Amino acid sequence: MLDLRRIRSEPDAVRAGLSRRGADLAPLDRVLELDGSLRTLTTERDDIRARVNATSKQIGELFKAGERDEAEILKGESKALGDREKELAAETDAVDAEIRDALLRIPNLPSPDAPDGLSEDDNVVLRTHGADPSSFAEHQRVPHWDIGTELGIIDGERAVKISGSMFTMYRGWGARLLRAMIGHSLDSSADPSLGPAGGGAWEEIRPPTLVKTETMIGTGHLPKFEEEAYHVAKDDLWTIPTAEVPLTSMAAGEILDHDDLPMRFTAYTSCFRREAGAAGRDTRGLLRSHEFDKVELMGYADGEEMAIALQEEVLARSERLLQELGLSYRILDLCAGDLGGSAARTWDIEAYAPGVDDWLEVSSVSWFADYQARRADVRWKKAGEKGTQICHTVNGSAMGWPRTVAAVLETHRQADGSIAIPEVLQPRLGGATHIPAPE
RNA sequence: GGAGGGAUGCCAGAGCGGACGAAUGGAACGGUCUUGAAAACCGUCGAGCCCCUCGCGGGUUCCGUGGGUUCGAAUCCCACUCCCUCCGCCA
Repeated sequence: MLDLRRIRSEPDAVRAGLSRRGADLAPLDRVLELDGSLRTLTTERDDIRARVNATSKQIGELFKAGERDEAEILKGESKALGDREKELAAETDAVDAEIRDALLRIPNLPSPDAPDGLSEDDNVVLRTHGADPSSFAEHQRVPHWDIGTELGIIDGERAVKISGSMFTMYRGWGARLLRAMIGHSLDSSADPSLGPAGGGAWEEIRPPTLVKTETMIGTGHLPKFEEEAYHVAKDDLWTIPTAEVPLTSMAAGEILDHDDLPMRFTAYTSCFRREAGAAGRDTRGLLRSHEFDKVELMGYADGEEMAIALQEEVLARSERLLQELGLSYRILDLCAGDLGGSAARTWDIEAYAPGVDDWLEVSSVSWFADYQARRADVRWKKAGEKGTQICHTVNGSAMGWPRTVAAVLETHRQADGSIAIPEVLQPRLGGATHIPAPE
């Protein structure tokens, strides 16, 4: 949510920012239109309220002094004022609700640093790392779903039998490989020495995966993406589409101590997506499923400078992971028009998967400025100082794992059909160096 | 699932129709004292919104949430949520 005062004081700048991402400007105009009348109404109501309060106090004193008649007269006056106040309150509440509703539908302002452009074609490749896509050998050009079947480590058919299309099942080495990657990622996040200089340790969290409606609203996943989430009707709970949801809401409604910032959290969870708009797309293999594993990094900061440092820290950690896994990847700077509604700046990481010959989005690292924190009401305060400020939030995947598994299987497939296990994962797999070739 | 009890400021905890934005204690912060520290003492010490003659003003809202009663609600009534205790069930 944008700051109403900013919209009021610099409407043109806000309009220009929203235009950069091609956003609908109608809600903004509506807010500007209603804001003036809201303030008039509020002032008038507060004024009447003040008179009621003063009169009531007087009535109390008169009763004590035994001047009942005087008191009765004032009672009548106060009652009339009270009725007027009720009318004004109803009006004010209605206008206020409408402003809030419009405000929730205005996306975040893109960072001035986000590249211009309105579609994904305008995203900028910041850098590419690792082997060139054209340099992969013939034995690496096998899609991971074929590898998975060949080695018996991915069992799509059984997953479909149990849960339907777009569900995945890992078996044996596949399940162990996945678990090793998750474990490695969580453990390395806890180690400051594995991040960039000036960074810190990320506290591991294991949050609930079912959350309340208001928790989903906090991050901006509701009401806009209602179709994307699974809803448990009986208890009115939602399955989380990403750990960003519970992590960002951890401090909802709280005032954080400035000394504790930045706060860094990491969590591994299942993520659930109905993929309502993508039915029938990427249904093979691991590219898109209703339930998948992801490790997330999420941080709270006191403002832009600290937040961007965190964002860079997340990116650096994600890159390091991909390097350790021996994958080729590239970093995209999303253009203003391709940013998610809550984000001010986003860097996507795409890993190259030679078997499907495509760049797979495995991570998305975003800075939200104070947009989410204002929605979820997360503030900070310096001890001993007056006033509070809205936090900034940052989050990024330290990998969406299914696509990373796909890229690892395809990249590390050997001529004999075995899969070379990246060195960092070997200790977690009993020291094994390969997933054995099919017999 | 059944039966009780509870929700107040950073924390603990009083208040149970008018003088309450809220006693008291602790924490924190500033100061006095001290070579320094502790102790003691003094002071400060929640947040949101609005207004203006922009002053270290004024008004207003907030005592779990939402309604209601009343001239007036932290205090009374209703609903909801959450927490605790006991019983039941249970990985």
